[in-house]
Amino acid sequence: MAGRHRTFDEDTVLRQATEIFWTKGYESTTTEDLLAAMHLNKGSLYNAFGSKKSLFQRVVSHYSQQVFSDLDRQIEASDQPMEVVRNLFREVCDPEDPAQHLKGCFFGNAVSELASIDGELEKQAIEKLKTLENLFKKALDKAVALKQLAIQNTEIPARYLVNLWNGINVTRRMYPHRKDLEPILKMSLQILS
Amino acid sequence: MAGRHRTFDEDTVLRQATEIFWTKGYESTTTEDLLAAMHLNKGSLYNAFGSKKSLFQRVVSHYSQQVFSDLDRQIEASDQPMEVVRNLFREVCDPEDPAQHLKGCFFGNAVSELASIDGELEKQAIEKLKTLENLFKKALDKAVALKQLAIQNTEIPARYLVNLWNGINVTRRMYPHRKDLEPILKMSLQILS
DNA sequence: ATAGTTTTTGACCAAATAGTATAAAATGGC
DNA sequence: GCCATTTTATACTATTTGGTCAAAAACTAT
Repeated sequence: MAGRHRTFDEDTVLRQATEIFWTKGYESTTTEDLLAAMHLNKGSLYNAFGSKKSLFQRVVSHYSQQVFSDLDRQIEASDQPMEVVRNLFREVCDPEDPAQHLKGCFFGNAVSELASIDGELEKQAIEKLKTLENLFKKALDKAVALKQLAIQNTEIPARYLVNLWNGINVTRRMYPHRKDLEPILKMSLQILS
Repeated sequence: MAGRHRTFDEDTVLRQATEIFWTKGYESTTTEDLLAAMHLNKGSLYNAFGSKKSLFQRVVSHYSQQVFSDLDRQIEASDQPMEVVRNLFREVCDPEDPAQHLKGCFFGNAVSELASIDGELEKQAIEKLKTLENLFKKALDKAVALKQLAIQNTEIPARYLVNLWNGINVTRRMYPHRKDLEPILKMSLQILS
């Protein structure tokens, strides 16, 4: 293909866009915010991504791919799959960067914000939470197969875990400290041990 | 006091404002939305409530007073206080108006949306979720006193219940059907029976 | 009655919004 | 070197935003 090449790295600018959509939400993020975070000019942004909405869709898709394929790999690699799940929740309760508490879950935020604003975007966020649920189910199934867990049905427990995920990502804003979150988590995971 | 009287009922217009702030969120609700919902002119709105932000604060305060004083009364009146709590959650899973599923929890929504937008409003919403937690604790304490529940500590279980509340109010947007939500709820409340 | 006070009405305003347009410079395949 | 494309930078646009204001209307106290 002829013509000048892109000078920015798509992966990088998408991560930068993710960061600001995540912290400020969809509607409250302005194009100026995005331009500043991504170090692009308006022309480049609109040429490359079309609109704020389609950029957001790219961001959702890009971020989910990152985070879920990693989690999937971890579950497949581990011989203690539920430990992977527990570690995920532990990271939520005690993140490396405490500012994460204010951000909550990107998908959960999107679902809450967009429900009555943009049904299409909401649907896509819901889909991602269901992907997470499926990964929980995968871990549960593997634990059952390995006889590390004695439950008959894994569908409800998987939903129980997404629900826990949804909850803790709101509750962490009420109580952004490990000492407050861990007892809740411990009590919640007890039922699966 | 001299001067023209208000022609609108404050309670009524606050309820109307609640409805639209709840469904659309704080930022996405425009003054025009509010004027239409409250059947007021701009001047009246700003004369009576000062600003969009202070109206929102009034709405938060007004709605919380309504809903929490009612719940408090129920807990005090009941000789099976945990049944009051369970009914609250049952209503969430199977509301009279199914459109409620899309709305989630007013305070939880506010916390999620406003965390990085307006710290003051976020704090007020967090405070209300903590009020709910205190009511859960009150019910738990009463159940313990009545020997209907055999637990030592009620603080963690109360937080477990707010966390369940926060979770189910997001999860209900993923699964806006009783048959999906009830098994999650049953599994979650099992630990307290 | 009338003076004083408050509410209502609807026009008005400045700032911000997402997105477009333009034109020149940069870059690369052919 | 020609052509296609992206980048940069700036200007522009149409709409929407939260909020103000002046004047009319409604009411109370004296």
